[in-house]
This record gives sequence, C-alpha cells and structure tokens, in this order.
Amino acid sequence: MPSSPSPKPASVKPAVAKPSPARKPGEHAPIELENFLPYRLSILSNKVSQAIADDYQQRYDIAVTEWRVMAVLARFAGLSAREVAERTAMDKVAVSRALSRLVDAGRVSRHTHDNDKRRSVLDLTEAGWAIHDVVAPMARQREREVLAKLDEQERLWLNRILDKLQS
Amino acid sequence: MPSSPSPKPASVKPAVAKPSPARKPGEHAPIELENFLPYRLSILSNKVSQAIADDYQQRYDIAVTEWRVMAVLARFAGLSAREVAERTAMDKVAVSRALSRLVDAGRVSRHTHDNDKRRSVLDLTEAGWAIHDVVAPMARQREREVLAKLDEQERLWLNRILDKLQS
DNA sequence: ACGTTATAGTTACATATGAAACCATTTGCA
DNA sequence: TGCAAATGGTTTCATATGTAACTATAACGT
Repeated sequence: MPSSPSPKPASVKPAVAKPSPARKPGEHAPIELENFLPYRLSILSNKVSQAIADDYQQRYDIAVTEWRVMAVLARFAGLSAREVAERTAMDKVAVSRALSRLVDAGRVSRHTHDNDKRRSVLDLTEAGWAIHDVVAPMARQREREVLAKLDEQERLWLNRILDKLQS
Repeated sequence: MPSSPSPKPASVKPAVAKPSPARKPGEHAPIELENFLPYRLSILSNKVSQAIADDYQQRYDIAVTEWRVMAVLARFAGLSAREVAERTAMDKVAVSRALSRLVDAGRVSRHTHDNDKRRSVLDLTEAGWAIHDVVAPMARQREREVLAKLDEQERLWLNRILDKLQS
C-alpha cells in the first residue's frame, strides 16, 4: 500500500493569470498568495467550516462557536466553562457568550459546582442532545466529502502532517 | 528521495485525556474535535496567521485584511477593488474598508479608471512599498519556520494535498 | 484567622465583520 | 436613442469578537 512515490511538485507555476509587474523586476519580491501556506490554509479552513455551518446555522439558529461548545459537551459531560474553552480553543469570553445563548435556548444546563461555587457544571439538555444527534452526522458527512477528494495514502499523510504542524 | 512508506496512522487513539461518557455508550456518537479535519484546520490556520500578524500588526498599525490587499497590489499593480477582492478571497465590503484605511494612511493610491468611471485603479505608494519590503520577508520567514517542522517529502505531499482539497 | 494572590466567569467598550440597501456608471437591447 | 438590468463601490445597520475591567469565590502564606 505505501507504494506511490513522492508527489510531483505541483508543476513549476508557469506564470498564472495576470502577472503585472510593478517596477524593476526582482526588486520587491512580492508574495504569491496562491502558494503562500498561511493564505491557503485560511481559505481552505474557511471554506470547509462554512460548508458545515451552512447545514445547521439557519436551520437551528446556532452559531459556529455554539456548535463547538455543544460538540465538546457531547463528548465530555459536566465540564466547566474554562474546560470548554480549553477544548474548543476559544477564549473564555466567547465561551461565556455562547453558553448564555445555549442556556437561554434550553440546549445546555448550567449548575454550580458543589465544591467550588465559582465553577459551572455544564451539560447538554435533552433538546441539546436532539440537535447534536442531527448535526453531528451532518458534520461528519461534510468532512467525509472533503476527504473524498484524497486517496487513502494522501489522507494518511495529511494526518501525519497536521500532527507535526500542530506542535 | 520518494522512499519512505506511508505514514503510520498516527496511532489508534487509545482514549486520550478525560473521556467522560455522557450516557449509554455508542448512543450519541459525539465528534472528536481533535481528529476532526475542519477543527484542526481552523486551529492551525489561526495560529499560523496570527504568528505572522504579530510581526506587523502593532508595529505598522496594519490589519490582516490590509496586509492582504497590499500583498496583491504588490504583485498586480493597477487592480480594481473587485479584482483585489477576487485575489484575496475577501468580500467587496471588506476590501472597500481596507482600501479606505490604506488610502488615508498614504499606503495605496486610488485613481479612477479612464474608460470606466466606476472602477478604481489601485497601486502601492512609495510608503506602501517601503512597508511591503519589510513585511513580506518577515511573512516568508514565518512560513519557513512553520514548514521547517516538515521534511522535504512531507512538504511535497502537503502541497499536493492542498491543491486537491482546494478544488 | 487574615490579607494577598489566583481563578472562574461576566460585563463593558471598542473594533471588526457581513448582509442588504444604496448611488453612480455602464451595458444590453428593444 | 432610451431604459431596464448589471456592475463597481460605499454606506448603513445589526451582530460578532477581543481586550480589559470587574465580581465572586477559593487557595496560599504567614
């Protein structure tokens, strides 16, 4: 299975589109956004996230941040707000706001921790679970559609690469 | 060079951290955010973009959107606002706002197109180029630092994978 | 026990962003 | 021509987001 050799370097970019030089050639060395990793990541990330958000945003009136909070509470019941923030990589203010909307909407329950009155103890309500059980499969389906553009080997490399970049 | 075999599947995830089950096992199938592609992309993208933005944001009082506009104008002089929007994947409102700040700051010049008075003709000014010529190398350096976490083979795969996902 | 410091969370403010409405100009076509 | 539709761009308004300030509780050191 680990057969195919290294990928072709995606062709040497033979001057795409409309490269209008500004001044003396070679002087300013502008960045080629379409090959610039941060830019490409940003475009791709937004496109993928948006595709998923489109599935639930209007239908349930849930924002992306709220869905993320719901997703971690589905996996880890009884977390505090700070723990939710850690797991979602959101800041605590964003979490606080998402939670107040979710609690108001009856999708998350919030209690005070027995041994520490500062902390909240958060859980999905029945209504929250009901939404989760519809949205989670849709999200997974979208992910599958994106990954379907890759073959098995590429998917393995992608995982490995993301792992390394993450650190 | 195309020697190494397919990457190990990043280990089979032997229940990381704090997997507190919520209810009957297997019933709800929550998403594991840390393995969910859209989430991972989002985290990575934000981290990388932020690292670069930190280099110029305070120093020059430039927002990310403004830097992107400058970057495409460095490469393609004389674009219209709409063309800038296309190349940056920003919407036209965002471009309009970034431009008004850039023009006010004397970093971009805006003229009216000779044959179409609706269109603007945009260019970096001397001041704009001066900033560009400092920031562009810094941005490239950050990209290099990120990519340094990968070996040559992984970088090739990453390119290929991004190309495929982009479509 | 008591004051200092740290932590959990919310609120306030200032800025960023997106959708829709809007103006000006140009294009398409009867 | 003349007028409806399309296009480039800006403004408006409503919402989102981040930073810093704030409240309440807990932990720490004496």
